[in-house]
Amino acid sequence: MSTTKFSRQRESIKEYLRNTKEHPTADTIYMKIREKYPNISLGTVYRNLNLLVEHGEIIKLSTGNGSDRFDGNAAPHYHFICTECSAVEDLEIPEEVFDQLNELAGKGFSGKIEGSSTFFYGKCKNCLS
Amino acid sequence: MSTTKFSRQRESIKEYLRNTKEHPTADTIYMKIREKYPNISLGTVYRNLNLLVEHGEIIKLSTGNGSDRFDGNAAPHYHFICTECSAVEDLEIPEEVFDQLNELAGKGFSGKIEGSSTFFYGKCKNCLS
DNA sequence: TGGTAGCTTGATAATGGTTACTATTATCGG
DNA sequence: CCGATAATAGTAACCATTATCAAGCTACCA
Repeated sequence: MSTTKFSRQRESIKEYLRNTKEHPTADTIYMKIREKYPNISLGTVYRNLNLLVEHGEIIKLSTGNGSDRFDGNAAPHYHFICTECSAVEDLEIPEEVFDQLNELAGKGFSGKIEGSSTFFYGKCKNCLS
Repeated sequence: MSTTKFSRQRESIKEYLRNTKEHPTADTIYMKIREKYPNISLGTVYRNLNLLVEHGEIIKLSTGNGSDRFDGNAAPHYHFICTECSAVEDLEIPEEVFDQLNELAGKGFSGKIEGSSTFFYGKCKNCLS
């Protein structure tokens, strides 16, 4: 089996994601990390993002429109996507709401529901004006 | 402005989607329609699927894993995705749950929430055994 | 009917996001 | 410091989807 070795590139990606409220795409992350490591490769960014997702250190958001986005906050929480500017924001919703939802969904269903993923859509504060 | 003209290819796609409980990908639809129209082009399938989505006659499901899927049932309802075999199934959840969820999400949020999209994950009946 | 404006098609090229490949470089336990 | 092997940069390949365009259909009206 394979162990995971340290890499400064991966550390840099983790640090950037931990310190931003935005939900950047792989390409945005690539641009950012290049400021510090000018020859980092886009493939390296993707490889490390997937590694971090597998390790449960970050979350991948597949919004369906365009590129995936990444969230350095791995704790379960919910997201809003602006239909006008595509910005992604965190939402404050009590966690038990989703347990209830999952339970509700399981009624009359013959398989086993283990989780769910929700995106909320609308207009963000900026785009409302 | 542009009017929409009849096309037998589009009718065939609509008919197929109306009569299946599966949630096929564009490619699966392409394969199916080819049985009747052997020289239909994949581009034609995509173009018509997008048209039908715009007209609100079908629904596009961007699951995040692989290709988008399409649903001939345009009425709002929820979906379950098997994490093992990727099958997509319909779920029976009362519609007002949507509204409650969206309202809940809007509390303490400075933008305007207009809708949401949820996917439930787990193991389907077949994959449980 | 026949003509015609312009929507639709099939074929294929192009695009965009992501992953795979490979020679070289970095990490780390001994 | 060595050696094994994971990680990297650079680049090609991949896949789903969209764009392009000449030729074919549809709808509508004379």
